[in-house]
Amino acid sequence: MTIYDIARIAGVSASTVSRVVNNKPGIKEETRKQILALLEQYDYSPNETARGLVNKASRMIGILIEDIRYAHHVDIAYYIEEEMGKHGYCSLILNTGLTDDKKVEAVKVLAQRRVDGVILVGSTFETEAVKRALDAGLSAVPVIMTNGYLNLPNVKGVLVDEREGVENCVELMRVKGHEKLAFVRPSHTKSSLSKEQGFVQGMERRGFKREELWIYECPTTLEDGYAMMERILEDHPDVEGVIFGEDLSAVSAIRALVDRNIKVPEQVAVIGVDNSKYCDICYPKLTSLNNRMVEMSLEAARILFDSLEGRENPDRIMLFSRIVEREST
Amino acid sequence: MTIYDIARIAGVSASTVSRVVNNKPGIKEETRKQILALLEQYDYSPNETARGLVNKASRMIGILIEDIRYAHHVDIAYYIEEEMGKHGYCSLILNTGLTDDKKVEAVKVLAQRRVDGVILVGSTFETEAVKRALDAGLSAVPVIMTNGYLNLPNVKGVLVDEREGVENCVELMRVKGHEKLAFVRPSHTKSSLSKEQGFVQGMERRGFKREELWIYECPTTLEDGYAMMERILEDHPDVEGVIFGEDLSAVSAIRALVDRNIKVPEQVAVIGVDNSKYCDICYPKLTSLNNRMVEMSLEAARILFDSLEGRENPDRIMLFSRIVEREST
DNA sequence: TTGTAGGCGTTATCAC
DNA sequence: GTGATAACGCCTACAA
Repeated sequence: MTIYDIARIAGVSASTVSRVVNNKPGIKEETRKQILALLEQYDYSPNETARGLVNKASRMIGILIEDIRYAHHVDIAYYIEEEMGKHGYCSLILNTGLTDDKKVEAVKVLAQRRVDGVILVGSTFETEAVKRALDAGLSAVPVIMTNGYLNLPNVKGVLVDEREGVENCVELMRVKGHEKLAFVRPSHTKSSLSKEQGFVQGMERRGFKREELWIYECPTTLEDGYAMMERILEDHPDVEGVIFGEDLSAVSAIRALVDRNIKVPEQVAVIGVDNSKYCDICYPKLTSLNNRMVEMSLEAARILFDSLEGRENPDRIMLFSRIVEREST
Repeated sequence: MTIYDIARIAGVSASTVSRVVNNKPGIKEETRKQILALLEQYDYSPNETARGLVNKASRMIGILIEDIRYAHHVDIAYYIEEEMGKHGYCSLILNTGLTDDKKVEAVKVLAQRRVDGVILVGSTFETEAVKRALDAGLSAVPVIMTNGYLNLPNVKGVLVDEREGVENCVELMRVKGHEKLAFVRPSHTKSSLSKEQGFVQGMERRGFKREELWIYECPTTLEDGYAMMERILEDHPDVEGVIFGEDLSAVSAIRALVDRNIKVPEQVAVIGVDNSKYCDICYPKLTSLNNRMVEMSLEAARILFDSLEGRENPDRIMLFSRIVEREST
């Protein structure tokens, strides 16, 4: 059922039908009524593909995510999808995995689909390869990155000061009487490095030397988190607190401690980052740095929509993290 | 950059360029080389929108989900997106919420976007309103429903025998020495009712009368799960086991028990359904009915792709659930 | 107030 | 091997 079909049935031209469909003025009320009725009767549904072609706008945005199964990622995708949906935009969500190859591939897919805008979730997209791909294929549409930034004219970033946040975690540990701390970095992304920097600066301020800090790296899985905690206990039986760069390995580390009858937080305190749902599920509940994922998503969606509508916004927006204290500190 | 632009530069016609782009035969090797080079040089990216218009295929599928933030839903979306992505399909993921209005609205959006196929995640879409909307707007494309079914010619279902699964949970409780059981239903969906039926039949087989069974209903949140457990303890201080229709409220219920110094599983055993990530995070770890979400997703994607390619498949496929025992039983 | 014609970027069908 | 030409479904000047 196309506007031509409806036009033929109504005995008018296709443009008249088009005008009615799009609520354009300058149509006799009687004609409008009649066509509206036919539209209804035949369940007419405008072909967005055809519209996209002529309007040069797909009314779709692309959301690139490393792996949507991570609790904080899915929240971001959810809020962005919902927010953009309100404005009539559909979201093409692509899981890119962590290699540059697949990220570049995903950018190309979005380019072919002619999305009107893009949101890159997380500083994992802050790489040269992604930058080049964006420059080549998506330089004409607004791109918003959460928790990171790329120096390209059409890219804006919504950032969180995780460095300062982790530094505050170190301070919280001190206040609670935990001196000897370890830090576990989840990966090598920009965000991860900021967190590590926060740890280093916090510890240096407390008189520790950079070289003697206990810093580890551990993939974001329950198994690895558990093993990580075992390893730390082995390396440093006198450890009094551990700060993890994300929640999942942290909750698993708590379990490792509980299994060894080490009291949390009395003997060893634990802090995570992301303030995800996991924090309330583990036992004891995990204190975590709220890096404002929800607000960041909503901001990203807002800025993207602003750009789509031609409104201006600063290149970077900074949000500030806050510690949510629970039972593990 | 369109094929016309490339054609002009190369001094050939647009059809020749089109043939090269689509790897069609019957092009002189030399011409092909030359055009390939230009395509590369100018970063040509075919406009999928235009292709969709002429091919009458968007190469997009729609995934309808009540709320992707639920751990088991996001897994499903992830696997379907990945699987269909391998075949060149993009996924339009829409969160519909639980009202019929918004579900119907989402179906219309997918219809307008002319998706080539649809996956409905969960029996929450097994309603008359959704059925009518599909019939009106998406009767020409394959629709696969996970964990449910709609009697429409273009709809296929991938189902899990949750009724039997929950009945087995009752049996497991018996084996472990837990007699007095309560059941908590998460909602009024078809799936929920099947689970309840499993509970009822399992208990009847053990000699309990239907009227005296302890059956409750509770929304899927941590807060409600905690309160639910408190309520059950109040109503039935002698309860020995609780089966929850999903994991999230179950893990929270475990915490309620731990907080009251009630030993899990010795005094009260707990079983959930979904076998989600939460099971391994709470303490003690939650025994849960694996309702095969991952396999179901992959099956759904496979069947959808088969339909898209014109291959036949049975209207319904049944998978069988299995209990994954952890520490709460 | 309505209709005609052209074009959006592709692909497919003929012809040459 | 290659090139016109006509769709695909819609929108929008411009004309009437």
